[in-house]
Amino acid sequence: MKPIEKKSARDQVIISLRKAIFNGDLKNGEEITQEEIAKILNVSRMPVREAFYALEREGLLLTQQNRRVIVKGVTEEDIKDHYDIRAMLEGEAAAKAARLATDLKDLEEINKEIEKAVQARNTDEYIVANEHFHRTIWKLSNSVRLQSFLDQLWSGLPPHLAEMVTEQMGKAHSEHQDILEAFRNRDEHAARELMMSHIKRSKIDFLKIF
Amino acid sequence: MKPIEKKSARDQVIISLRKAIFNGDLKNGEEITQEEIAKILNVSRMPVREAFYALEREGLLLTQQNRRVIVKGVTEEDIKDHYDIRAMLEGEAAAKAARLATDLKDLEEINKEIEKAVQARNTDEYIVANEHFHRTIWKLSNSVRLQSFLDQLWSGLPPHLAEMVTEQMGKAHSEHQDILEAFRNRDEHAARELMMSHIKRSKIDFLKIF
DNA sequence: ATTCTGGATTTTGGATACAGAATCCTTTGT
DNA sequence: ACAAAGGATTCTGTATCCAAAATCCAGAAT
Repeated sequence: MKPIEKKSARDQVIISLRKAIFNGDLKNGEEITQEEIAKILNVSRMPVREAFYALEREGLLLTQQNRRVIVKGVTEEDIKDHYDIRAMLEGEAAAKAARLATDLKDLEEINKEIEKAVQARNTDEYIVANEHFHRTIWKLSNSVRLQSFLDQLWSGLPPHLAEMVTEQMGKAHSEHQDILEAFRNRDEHAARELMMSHIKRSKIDFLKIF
Repeated sequence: MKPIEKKSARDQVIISLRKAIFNGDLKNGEEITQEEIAKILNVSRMPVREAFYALEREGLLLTQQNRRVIVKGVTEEDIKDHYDIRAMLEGEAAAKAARLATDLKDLEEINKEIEKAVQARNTDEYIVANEHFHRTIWKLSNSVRLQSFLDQLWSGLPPHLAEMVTEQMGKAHSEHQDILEAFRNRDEHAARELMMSHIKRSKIDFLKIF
């Protein structure tokens, strides 16, 4: 049995704020205070305070020297930046994973789930399985830093819009197959290159929609 | 006049804990509690709590599923990991900076400071100026994410030991010159490559001492 | 009218308080 | 002797409280 994880108030605040920023409820440059948010979300200032701190690291908020906090909406430049860095880091993670991974059981398993989702044209399931696929590779890389950074990156961008996903599910899935094949061959170099181009391609597709 | 920045208790706790981990006062695997640290540093649990959260992202602490926090000392594998990632990120930062930077005044200035420190064999001054040099490049890259990640990386490793620095000051300085030259020519590609090999070389030197 | 000044107001950082979760430890039953 | 139960203890997460910092605003001085 896997332990049930209950979300802390802080994490819930983080999630709520991210959503609000992504869907435009909180606009770029807008100034927000701890108390204001605390009141809206019906928690005390303390979890909000910590959430602000976390979101600042993700680049979604900015504390000015006056201590006031302003919202940093997602710009096109941001998205390019996000994908450029992610391509490098996930490439590195894939290379490390290909070198270290002796046990690809989990990854093969997830791959099958993706397969199913693609065939069923089930976008929601696909999104979940896809994230799972990537996160598993990070984990296989066995680098805390890579995991931490990629986690921050992944959370810092709006979830892939459904329209984008349906369009590219097939493409992405076949790229995943190639990556998996590189893993089976323990081919570090190929794993890195394939992962990087996989993400660079996503970047282009994402930008088209944005 | 530049505004005076005063450190928050949280930041001081972060710094103290880092030091304690680096010099071995807190050993790998040791379990620490918020209250214990708060008592030692003579602050309340609140800043300690936030410091734990921050240090976890840097990879120096680990919160277990039980909520207990344990110390993750720096291993050789960690150092390799650190430098590998840093090489990529600083390479990217250098490339972006070379593309965007119109004004190299600050960087040239800092370069002269380094020059002075090298000639005077002044290790302390060198260390400060060197960090300044790198940070300035990150800033010129104009990417919040790169800055944030590199900041986390830079803080997560013990400061370069004095012995290491004296030995390699000259080498590093001449590498800096080459990087600066690439900037003057706005040569993205060269900037990235030179920065990457600069850091890969540091990695080797650091590992020799560790 | 514009700038300056000093107090009222807001907001933050940090301390303290309290309830619930996790762990420890003693007791009880077999 | 050993395992299970359950109460005491420890520790964390969140709420509340307080003092210091920042901002705002009205009136005085130029």
